[in-house]
Amino acid sequence: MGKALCCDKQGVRRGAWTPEEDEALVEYIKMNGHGSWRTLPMHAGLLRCGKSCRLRWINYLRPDIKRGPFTTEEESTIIQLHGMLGNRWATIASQLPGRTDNEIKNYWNTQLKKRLPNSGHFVGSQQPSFSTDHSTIVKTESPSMRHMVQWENARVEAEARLSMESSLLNSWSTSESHPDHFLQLWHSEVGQSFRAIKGKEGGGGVCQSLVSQASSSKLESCSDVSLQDKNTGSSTFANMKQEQDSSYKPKLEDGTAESELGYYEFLDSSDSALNHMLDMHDGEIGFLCESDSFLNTLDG
DNA sequence: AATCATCCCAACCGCAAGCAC
DNA sequence: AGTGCTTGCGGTTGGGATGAT
Repeated sequence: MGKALCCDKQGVRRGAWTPEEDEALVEYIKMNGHGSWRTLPMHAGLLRCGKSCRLRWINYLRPDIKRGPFTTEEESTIIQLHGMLGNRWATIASQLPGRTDNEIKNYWNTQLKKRLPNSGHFVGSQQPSFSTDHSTIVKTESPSMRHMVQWENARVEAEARLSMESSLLNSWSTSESHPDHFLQLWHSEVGQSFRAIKGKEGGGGVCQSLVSQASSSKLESCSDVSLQDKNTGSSTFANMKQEQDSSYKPKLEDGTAESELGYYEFLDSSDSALNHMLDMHDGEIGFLCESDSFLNTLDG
């Protein structure tokens, strides 16, 4: 892997941007797009490295940047997402139109963190609702948030199971025999439950949409989680949860066992799937939270 | 008014993933 | 498969703004 060294050059300006530089950058991007950030400064007549230009554009000059204080809703979203995702500022920012990861990160570090004692863990009513007990997860504010929490809950449970069974499953290769993990999910019992739910509703477009999107290349690197027990073919979330309750504790960032706060560190391999879920519109997975049968499925 | 402390945020740095060759 | 380049991300820092003494 290469390392960006663009700022090592001599004669490259650093520090605060001047209005003239801002103007030059905006004008150039308006006319030509940013293209290669590496070559942009030269073409735009800026004595800056491409990295600096990119940062300036993304964090400050982009026309769709939202300025001003964070709203209560935004704040709530940040708190909830941070509870689920940790310091994944870019992912959190993707759920807050007009806000940048840098801005959110700063806001968290300067405002929210100090309001939430115990190093970012939540207290009282601000405690994130993500929990290993799905009976609590529906208390989140917005439907989309509930969907995300439910999905994440299911995923962590699956990861818990996988971690426990990993030593037994070395005989099969997840990546080669099942390159598309969403298809695995689709063919699992949970997927069958989804189909059953949608079947009852007379629909199918949503599910198909889910599959077609999930089959895209972006999801090929998603978590190695399999929701289907390949050995028995009879795994359910219920027994997954039983096993999890008895022996599995997710880890905190410092490696200690997780408390009931549900502050998880997620595996990088799950990013694609998670991001995909976060990008879904409410309606696309709305049937999950509206449906008691889905929760029943989780319960077994 | 001067000095010091703290806050806040724009910008930088290093790392890693993705991609092309 | 190996290498180098580009881009994106998260952590950290520098310095201006503001408040306290």
